Amino acid sequence: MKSTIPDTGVPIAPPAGNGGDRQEASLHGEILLRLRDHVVEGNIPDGARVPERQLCEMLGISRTPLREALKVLAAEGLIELLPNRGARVRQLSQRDLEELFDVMAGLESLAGRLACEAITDEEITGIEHLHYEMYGHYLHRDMHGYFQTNQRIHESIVAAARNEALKTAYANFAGRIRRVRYSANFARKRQRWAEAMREHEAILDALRRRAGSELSDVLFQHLRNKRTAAIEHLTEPQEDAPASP
Amino acid sequence: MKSTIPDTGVPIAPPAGNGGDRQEASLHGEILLRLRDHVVEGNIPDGARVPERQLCEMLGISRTPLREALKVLAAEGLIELLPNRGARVRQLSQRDLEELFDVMAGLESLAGRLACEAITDEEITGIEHLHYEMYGHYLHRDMHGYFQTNQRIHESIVAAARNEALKTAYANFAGRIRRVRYSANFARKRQRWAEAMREHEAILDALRRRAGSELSDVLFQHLRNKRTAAIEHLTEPQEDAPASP
DNA sequence: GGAAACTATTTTGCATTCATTTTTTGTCCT
DNA sequence: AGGACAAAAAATGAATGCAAAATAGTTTCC
Repeated sequence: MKSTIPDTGVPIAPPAGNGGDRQEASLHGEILLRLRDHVVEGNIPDGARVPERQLCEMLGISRTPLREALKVLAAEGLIELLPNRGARVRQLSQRDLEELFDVMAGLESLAGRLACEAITDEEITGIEHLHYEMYGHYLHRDMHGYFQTNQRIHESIVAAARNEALKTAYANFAGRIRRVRYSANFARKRQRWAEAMREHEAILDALRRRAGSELSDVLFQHLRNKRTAAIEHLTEPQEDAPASP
Repeated sequence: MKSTIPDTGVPIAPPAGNGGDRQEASLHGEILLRLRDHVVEGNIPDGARVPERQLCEMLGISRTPLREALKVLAAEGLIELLPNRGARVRQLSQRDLEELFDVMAGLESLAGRLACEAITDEEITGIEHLHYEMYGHYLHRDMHGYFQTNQRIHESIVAAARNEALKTAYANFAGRIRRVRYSANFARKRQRWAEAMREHEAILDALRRRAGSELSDVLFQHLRNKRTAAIEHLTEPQEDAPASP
């Protein structure tokens, strides 16, 4: 084969008519956002080589702004840049994933601790509502809804921490393990689900009491358990995964 | 004034004969390391504009690799890139500092928790030795030695966490507040010193018992107190600062 | 027939060049 | 003299060009 990217036909986030709320004046910024999404959403196979020329054609730009974006993505850990050998989508080993999950756990743990210092009753009520919504998804076995609401809960906690630097770092790490996180939740182990729901109850409880240190512990454990589930799911994905085409 | 960088004569980290153990094949990588150090070490005034041309001359390269490095530094939060207006050293507001200190606190807190899972007796002994060394500096009022040993202790804890992703993130945030951290320690409030020493004793104690959750709390509080001291020092730096030349 | 070696093509890294935008300088008018 | 407008100078953003390295392809030799 000559090209190493199997052309999926995906145009790398079409101009989008600026449907999203984001706007970027400079070209390299625009490219950065598009490429990041493209990588995070898994449109490029793991470890696949990505010739600059091809990306340039796909994006309709020259190599200069593209290369700048690639450098940034490499710094973010999404891709890796081998000297004189181009960019590859970063392949995450099991160890890498464990580490990243742990850092996420630490960040959320921190978020919880900080949130307890500043969160309003209204915000807690909002999270409670999300919790009940998620419980509904749980009862209906709605994986997708459950996953999304779960994300929103965790994001709400991070938002309540009132710390932009934390939010940015959190978003960064979340992006790096996004694919795995999602697929991990598909491990429809009934037991883990029930466990996760109980943990979420404990999270809410600690949050209501503004028990920062305790919430920190509970959140860390929750994420640790999620990590274990995710890793298990990855090492033996065949047991209940749909037959791969 | 025509040039916005007051020429300090600092050649932006001379080739160094590769004195350090690091080596970077590519030019942009080399530039990135040099520029990062140059910024982190405070050789460029806060908020000063940094004309690309001037940096190119200083570094003896063309603009292309320089701009790539600048993009990465901007992503790291060390500088900010204003569209069509060049790069500026990122000015940190008090709020920014508070946030960054809190994230550092969270990361170290996480490091402590993880360290308890994997640290060896030998590593603990090593940290104990550093602790005694630091105590010596404390008794001799040796600020510089105290600061350095203190850094090494915290770095040892992070290293004991056995998590490269955490280590990288920690280094990143540490770089962003390096200047302030250092100057903050110069707040030679005798009382805070004594307090910090006591906190370090508690850290060691929890570490010896591998009490992860407890160590997490103690470390967070320790860093929180350091944050308070640093912010105080910045808002009223005149009280015991040496007369500025 | 297979492996090593040599050549050709592609790809990366960096410098240079071109087009805009911004900033500065100079001049004119009130 | 001071401010406003205009032109010049400089700086940024992106494209192109060129040398070096890597990959692919072909040939040669055992």
